[in-house]
Amino acid sequence: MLDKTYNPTDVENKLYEKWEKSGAFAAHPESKENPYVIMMPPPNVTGSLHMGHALTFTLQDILVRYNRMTGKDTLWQPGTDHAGIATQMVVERQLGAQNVTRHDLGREKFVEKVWEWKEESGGTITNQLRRLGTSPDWPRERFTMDEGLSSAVRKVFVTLHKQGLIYRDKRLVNWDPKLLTAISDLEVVQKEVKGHYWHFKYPIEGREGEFITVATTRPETMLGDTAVAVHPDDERYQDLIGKYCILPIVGRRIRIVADEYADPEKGSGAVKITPAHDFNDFEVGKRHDLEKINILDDHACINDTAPEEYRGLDRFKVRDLIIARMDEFGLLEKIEDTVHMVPYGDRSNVVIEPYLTDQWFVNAEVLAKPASEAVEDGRIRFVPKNWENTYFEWMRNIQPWCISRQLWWGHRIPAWFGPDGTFFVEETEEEAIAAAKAHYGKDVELNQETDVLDTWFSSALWPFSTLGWPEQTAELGKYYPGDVLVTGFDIIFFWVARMIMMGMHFMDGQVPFRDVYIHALVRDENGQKMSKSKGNVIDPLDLISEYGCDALRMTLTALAAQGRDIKLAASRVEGYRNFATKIWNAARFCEMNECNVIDGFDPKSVKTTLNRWIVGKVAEAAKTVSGSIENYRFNDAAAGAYQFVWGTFCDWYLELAKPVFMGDDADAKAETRATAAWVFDQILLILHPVMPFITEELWAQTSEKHTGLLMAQAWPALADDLIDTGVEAEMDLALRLIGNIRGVRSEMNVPPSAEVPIYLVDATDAMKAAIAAQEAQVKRLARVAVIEFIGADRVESVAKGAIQTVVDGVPVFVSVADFIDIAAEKARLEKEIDKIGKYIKAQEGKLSNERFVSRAPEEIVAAEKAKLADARDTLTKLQEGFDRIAAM
RNA sequence: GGGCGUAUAGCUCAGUUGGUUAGAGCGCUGCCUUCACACGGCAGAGGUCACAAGUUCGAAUCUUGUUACGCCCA
Repeated sequence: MLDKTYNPTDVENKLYEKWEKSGAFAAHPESKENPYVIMMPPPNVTGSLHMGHALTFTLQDILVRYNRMTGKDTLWQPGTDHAGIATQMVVERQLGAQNVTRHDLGREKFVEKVWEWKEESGGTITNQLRRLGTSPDWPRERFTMDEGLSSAVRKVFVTLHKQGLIYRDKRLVNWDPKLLTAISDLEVVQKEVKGHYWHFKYPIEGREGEFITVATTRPETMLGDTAVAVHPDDERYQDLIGKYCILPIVGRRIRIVADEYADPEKGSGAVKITPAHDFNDFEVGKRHDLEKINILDDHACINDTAPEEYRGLDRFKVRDLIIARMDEFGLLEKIEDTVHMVPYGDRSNVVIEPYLTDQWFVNAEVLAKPASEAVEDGRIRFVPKNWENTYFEWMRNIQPWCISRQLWWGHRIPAWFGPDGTFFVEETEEEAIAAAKAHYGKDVELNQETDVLDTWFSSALWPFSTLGWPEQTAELGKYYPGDVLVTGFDIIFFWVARMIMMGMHFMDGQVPFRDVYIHALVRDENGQKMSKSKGNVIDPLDLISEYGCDALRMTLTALAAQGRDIKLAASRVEGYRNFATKIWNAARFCEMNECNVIDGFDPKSVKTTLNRWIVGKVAEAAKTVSGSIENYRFNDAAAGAYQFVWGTFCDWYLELAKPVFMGDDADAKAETRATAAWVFDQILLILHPVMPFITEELWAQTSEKHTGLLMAQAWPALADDLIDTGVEAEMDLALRLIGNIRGVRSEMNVPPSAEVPIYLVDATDAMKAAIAAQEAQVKRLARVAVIEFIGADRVESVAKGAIQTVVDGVPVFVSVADFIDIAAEKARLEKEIDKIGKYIKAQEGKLSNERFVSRAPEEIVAAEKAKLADARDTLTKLQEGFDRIAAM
């Protein structure tokens, strides 16, 4: 006997272990089945499971479990990425607690420490994924720093370099002065900050007492100014173009240039130019061949190019000193308040400096072209489609990708420098030595580049590096390209675009996946993004502990409608926990009524209307769910399954089956038991992708005939011929009749204990047959004593003490003599008459419109006419009932 | 400034090519401790589908504009 409620915590761990041990998650490269492949977006190795993970991995698991059940050879490739900056920070923080810096240890020892940390703590997220019930092929788990993946990285780097698509250049990059590394544009967050415009007067050379005024939000950069720019058409400055001014404090003679970058509308119309510390100024500098003076060191302190008094001081300290000194010189014209954008590092949260350094770049423009085309011509499909625009937008304006990072944790760039700075890019040191020897004609000392690669460089290779590339493995042949990439929109630039670029470049133009399903962001119930600082983070593991994993999964699935963010409230999870209990109790009911699974049960062969009906409904439900999953309409899949299980199977089928179980028609009883057991099995199958634990547990507990795991069973293949429209009509009629009687009883406050007789007037033969077939069920569910079919001649005799309702045009008298409340009944009928009257009016209007009749399709017109006739019929009957009551 | 998106019941949201008397869950009201389930059952209230104009026989659905809000990029 099953327990009274489902207890998720008891079963989840046990079942997960069983699944994992069984090997049911594994892909089978040797099999002949068609593959279904999802590359799991590798979570950050330092990460722990948050709601976004819970959503994305639930959806992926649904796709994977569903496709596995349909018989495909399914590979869900798991793994983590090494998260260069984040991981290095974690380990540095640990060392910091013991007052040790990474420099104390040295590079080699430090990297060893990171590996130690990874071995101990790196499994957190993958263990949490197990709690979510995910079913990836764990033995294939990969890490971006694995030897295999690292050799793929080296190969890609060297190849791209030899193709001229990776190059070394001195350019402005976003420099993080806290983490002491370059970061990519995407890792910079622009924040709106209240600041000031300081207006400085620069004296004009050779014109005593004349000045040109420039405004700046970053006064300290004036130490690196090498020009002042004005707009070429700006009449105020025509005579100054080509002249020089003297940079105060520094004393440098700098040119006044004409450049369209200067905006005459802004400030004074003149702008100071600091090519080494501003991206726009850098471009201006290139146009006018200006000197680039770098005034900062790695820590964003002022370096030795500046006057002595500022050297070694922090940039913001120097800002204050410069302002004070300018004021002292009488060169500070005014200070304006302003709001402007300031770049911050998304990891370090310090102000990022544009900084002139030697870095490695990928020429992304070349790689972006085929990657764009693949989406344009439909080889890759974004779902929902509108995300294509986001993708194109970025691809069209793509910038060189700075891939070098001044970190110790990551893939060290395979470039070796000779004594004169010439470098040799090779996959191994031996090859580099050989290349150097060929170049210099002798052995020289080589030093490997100290920089490592951006983490995204290695994750861009994920769709093929995990399959063994550059080796031509069986896996690579079978599982590339994958079927779908499932991820959030925030990662389209970081990762999706780069995987497409790298995949196509290294896999003979073959795309890495066919679909990109972009899901929503999970927000809190007020629509706020969850963040630690706001304190509105909901931990998925807490929800799992409280409500069970299946409840959480079902909630996320039901809310995962395309194109809309998910606002998550715990009350929703509670609701789906209740759903799990409902399923559990339905199983219990089946068990108590000896609904045993029958070998070789054929749903097509069932005889009773009730059983034929539910069999058809199962076929419909299975189709709804599979169709929805295949179209990434997860909310429809969840709603369809929920509606069927609760609204159809529990609310109707099981209730209607009760009189059969308690009756004495042995054949009907046996058939209904067998059918109920079969339907319940189908429910377990249909729900399994979304709610794997409870379904697997019930599979184990409900029948000894259930051998093997539910997760390894085949998805229901139910033909449409199980749907019998005649039976459906018959059942619908019975359900409508029950509904109407219940409505009457409820409005008249007839107590449930009172069983009442009902009379149907002039019912058609078909109707009589249908209701006779469902007699016991109608009696039970509507608490009816007897059902009698009468002719119109007997209406007067039954009408007294009865309430009338109309079902399909047939008057139904419900004898509620003792409970009748004439006023209430009049009100009830009036309301119904009013409602249907309004409808009739609207229909008449529609049908008397000649243009509707002549232009609308014939079948629509016919349908509308039929609806009007039905409504008129019902109105007449209700009116008769009302008149009768009024006469009492 | 450019782009994308959203406005439907008290709340959170469905509503796929225009043809419904606009749905669900939660919440709310009334009744019911009926032999699976009170994490339950039955019944019910609640919406001029943001606003305005247009296309159409017909608009929550298509077009344009207005308003409000959100996100991304500059």
